[in-house]
Amino acid sequence: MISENPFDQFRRECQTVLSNALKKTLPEIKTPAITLSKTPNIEYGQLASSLCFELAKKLNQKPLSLAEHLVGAIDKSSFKLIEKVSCAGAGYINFYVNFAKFSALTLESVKQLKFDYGFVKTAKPNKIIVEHTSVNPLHPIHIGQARNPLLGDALARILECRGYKVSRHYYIDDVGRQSSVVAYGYEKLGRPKPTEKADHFVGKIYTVTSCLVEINRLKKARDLAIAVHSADDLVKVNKEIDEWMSIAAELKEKYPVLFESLMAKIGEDQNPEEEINRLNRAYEDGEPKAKQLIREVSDLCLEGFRETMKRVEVTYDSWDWESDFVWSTQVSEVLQKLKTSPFVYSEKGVLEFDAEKVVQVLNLKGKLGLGENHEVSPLTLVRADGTTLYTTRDIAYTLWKFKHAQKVINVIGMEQSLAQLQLKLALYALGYGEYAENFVHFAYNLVTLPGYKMSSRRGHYITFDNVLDEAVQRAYEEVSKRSPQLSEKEKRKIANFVGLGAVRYALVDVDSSKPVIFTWERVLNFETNSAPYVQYTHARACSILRKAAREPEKPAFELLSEKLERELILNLASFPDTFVEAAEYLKPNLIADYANVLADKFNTFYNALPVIKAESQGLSDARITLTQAIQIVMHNALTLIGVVAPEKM
RNA sequence: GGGCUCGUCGUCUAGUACGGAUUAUGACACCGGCCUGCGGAGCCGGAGGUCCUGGGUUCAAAUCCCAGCGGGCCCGCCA
Repeated sequence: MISENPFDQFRRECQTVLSNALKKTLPEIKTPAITLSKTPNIEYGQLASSLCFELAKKLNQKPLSLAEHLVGAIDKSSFKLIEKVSCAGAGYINFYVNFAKFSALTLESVKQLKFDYGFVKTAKPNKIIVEHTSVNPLHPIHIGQARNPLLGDALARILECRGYKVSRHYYIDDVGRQSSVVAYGYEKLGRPKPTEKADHFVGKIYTVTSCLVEINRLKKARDLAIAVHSADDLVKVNKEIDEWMSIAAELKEKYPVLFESLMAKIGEDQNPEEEINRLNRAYEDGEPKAKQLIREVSDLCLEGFRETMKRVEVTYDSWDWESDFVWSTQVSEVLQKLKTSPFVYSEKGVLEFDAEKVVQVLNLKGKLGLGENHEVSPLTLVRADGTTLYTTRDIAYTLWKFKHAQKVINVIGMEQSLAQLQLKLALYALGYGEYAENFVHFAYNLVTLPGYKMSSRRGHYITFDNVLDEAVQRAYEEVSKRSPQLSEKEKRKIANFVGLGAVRYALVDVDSSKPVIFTWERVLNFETNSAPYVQYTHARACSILRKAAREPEKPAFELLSEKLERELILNLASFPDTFVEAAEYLKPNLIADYANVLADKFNTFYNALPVIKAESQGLSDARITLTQAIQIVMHNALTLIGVVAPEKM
């Protein structure tokens, strides 16, 4: 007898029993939906109902006497998992599980389902596209952006285990001015071969080029301000020039050769700004030379990204080029269709989308959860020169995604909430209400450095690669200190999964709606960080099982009567609940927390109670089975967030 | 100016969707203990709190509502 969700089985029994008692004692009352909550303490049983507090008022009775009545009417004879039901406090009804049976059910279920345990399948195994990472191919991925792939990958793993057909997409944003800036610099340098990791190489070219072009532009603006005698503008421009000059000085010091040669080459052009705009235009128009150039530099950068992502075991099923949607008819088709809707108007030669009107006309305020005073700003769809904007192209991309999936989840920072809302409203405007309802913006909060925001344009960032290197290096020092007897190869291997695990954990374990301030301490302190702790605990469980060196023959589950053991059983039995919640509410941090709690409990158990040398063979067998189950569940939880569960470390 | 979002011991953090129990979760740092026991990257104990503030709803509020305060973000012919 096994169950894919033991705790839920117990809960259902309790619900049925209570609902029956209710019908019997109070037939005149319409039976409410019975929700049971976990008790604050194992002394109060495992599940509790506060139903009597609600009923008391309606019936004008005391909650406690109602509870007594109901408890008296409960017939649990045909249910196997309920040990007893009692009333407590001012009117709670507490349900106690029969641990002998429940332990057997739980442990046998884990053992049989093994690496599938906990992964309760959805009733609707739809296809879901998860778009994540999508860092512009201009510079290396920095630590602020790294929260995205780690959250996205954890979500994808969780949804996949939930039974959805998940496809992971990377949207390559190669259209737009910034791509032309880097391509312009790259071309000026004579399309050099990378002398280091490709994305880092491209990133330097981008930052220096962007800085030089910006200064050039600002100087022209200054001349203009002088010419028209605008003192205000002059002050403003001068301030900006000062800022960029200091950035230039920094860059010149960091990359003297690159800086000098780009400065000389860019200096040859009368108007670099115009060259870049021309390139941008040519790329959107699909001119072969522009295509060749921008794709080449973008590909270089992506090559670096692939390397980084391979290292942390984040994978993608599809790399989608934004430019492909521009070159095909898809973007213009969307525009044509939008133009015929009543939500688009033309102003000073640009095409505007009236998002607020969509909300009004289709009465979406409540459905979208918008506040009373929330007015959605309009969105510019097409520039005066006829080129499109980012969100416009994203509409076409989104429609394409819905040709391949029933649900679309975009892992995108919360700073893009407005654009994502406008995009959703555009789907409504186009008549794709169903798409709009299955379009999810998974918004996460920013990662910042203490004191300032990371800026790729200014070259102020800590790269993800750098963080990974540091983490692995630091882990190596720890391993060498703690396990000097290991071979060099083993040390390296352990340092790798500990370091990478710590980084993944650090960026997934905080609620994604909360901001994270990046400190090295947060990632590298292996005392604070739970990933190495959980990994260590997993290895410890494996070690016991190795030492035991036997399969439990006759586990006496009824002997697992210590409070610690019971808490562990309850934790194991509740893993499916936690998993389902994490999947349905898109909360990967729940999994990280769960793993940590389980590890904590196991360590306490480990210190307090002997497993192999337990008083009797039956108890020892039961504790070995418990340890096996803990090891399996810890492994399953870690896998969901992409952290290695090691047998040794 | 408007909108969105976050605010919980010194620091970091769980709980907030779906209000419940005397005692608000855990970690770091701090104080004091535990290695001749299955892995000490561990365990046990102690101290530390206006759950941002003020109202309201309720038998019951960290959780819901209203009004504020503080930080971050957005309101571009950028992405």
